[in-house]
Amino acid sequence: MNEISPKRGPETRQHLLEFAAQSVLAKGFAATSIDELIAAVGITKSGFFYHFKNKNELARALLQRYIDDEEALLDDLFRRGDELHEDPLHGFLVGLKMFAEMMQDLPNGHPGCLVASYCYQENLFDRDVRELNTEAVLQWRQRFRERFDLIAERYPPKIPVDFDALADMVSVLVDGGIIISKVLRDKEVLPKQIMLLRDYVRVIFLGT
Amino acid sequence: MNEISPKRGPETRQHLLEFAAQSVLAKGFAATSIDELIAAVGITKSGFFYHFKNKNELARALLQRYIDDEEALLDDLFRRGDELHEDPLHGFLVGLKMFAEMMQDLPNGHPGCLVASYCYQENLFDRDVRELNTEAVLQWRQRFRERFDLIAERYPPKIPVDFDALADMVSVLVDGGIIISKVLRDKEVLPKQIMLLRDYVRVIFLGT
DNA sequence: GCAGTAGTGTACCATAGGTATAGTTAATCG
DNA sequence: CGATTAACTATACCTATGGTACACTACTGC
Repeated sequence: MNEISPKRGPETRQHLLEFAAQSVLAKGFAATSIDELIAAVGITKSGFFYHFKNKNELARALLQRYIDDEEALLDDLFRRGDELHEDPLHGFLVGLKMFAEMMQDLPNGHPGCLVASYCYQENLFDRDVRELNTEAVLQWRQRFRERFDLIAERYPPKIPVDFDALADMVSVLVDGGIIISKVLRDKEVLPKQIMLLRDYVRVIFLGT
Repeated sequence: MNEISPKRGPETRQHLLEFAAQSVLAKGFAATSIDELIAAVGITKSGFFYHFKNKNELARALLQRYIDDEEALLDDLFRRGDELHEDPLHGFLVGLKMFAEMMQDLPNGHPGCLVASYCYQENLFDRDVRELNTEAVLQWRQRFRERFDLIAERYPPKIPVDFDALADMVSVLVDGGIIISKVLRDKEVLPKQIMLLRDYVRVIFLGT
């Protein structure tokens, strides 16, 4: 009657993380109970504490997984954009378009951003989790900042722009777009915002 | 030893709401305990349930208060902008600038948006609270949509733009900007995003 | 002196997070 | 083959918290 096997460890952990992520995005971290997680995955409370020494460790693992996934996604996206264009501007514009299409093709819209979720519950977490969150946003800033610097070498901006602010605008539009999409239950909002950003970037570097 | 007086009712309620808003924005609604609220305000649990028949009623009152405050703020802001300019475009640009300045002058940055907070904990709330949230966002859309229609009568856009999406962009940038500001603990992010939006609006209707 | 407002006091219950400890099963490695 | 390790189960227990219910009270204005 017991189906455990040493091989299934990482698999169980993954299930826990998946289910926890869903629950956290739906009702927040505090309201996500260990009991419901273990019920969903089919293990006992002891099993849970075998995988995570406490709830904060779960929070940490959740966030780390989310950040890694998003980073891989963006890497892939803009690498593919650049493969289609020598030019850093047009490669970026293609990447943004693919990003918008990807967001549009999500069947139920974007499930939510853990960084944003944690941000509105920051007092629940240890310092290290909060710092992880901060670093994630700074990485996005750096990624896009570098891209805009590269673009500006070839295309001097037609409008004076603070590139750090413009780089942050990507994170801002994604996080804000997810929220407005969710609240309106309209999955088109997020991709439309990304396309607006794309138009803005184009007009900054190419003019009207 | 008892200092209660019938006059202090609304005052106590306001204190509860204020403290609850702070706490909800810091750790989420579920983790905001009634016990801490009554401890902060100095009443008993029964006293709390005299003011709010349950926790969901508190959520509702909090959100309603937040929405009303924000609406009044925007009304005032753009009315003042329009007083300085006959022109709907330049009045709006002035309003946006004042908005950015106002956000910059907040000593500790924006405390957070309840709509966004609730959005990431929606399963905790009744249908009516969620609908209140949706309506709030739709009101912002309508407000700015109307403004852009008005502007477009005099200034045909130099770039093709979906005005509903552009109207949503205000909410998106504010909510996203608050999040990135909070996560980076940099209160400049939000005002800078508003100024970026301002530049965008200008370039759309006036060109580079 | 009575109604209404703004509470207090007490009792109660289910659930949650967390700790501790001992035992079990199945694969793996030497 | 035997020992070790990974991945759990079982049981028990503790404290805090959210939330509900209901009876009672003190002050205030009319």
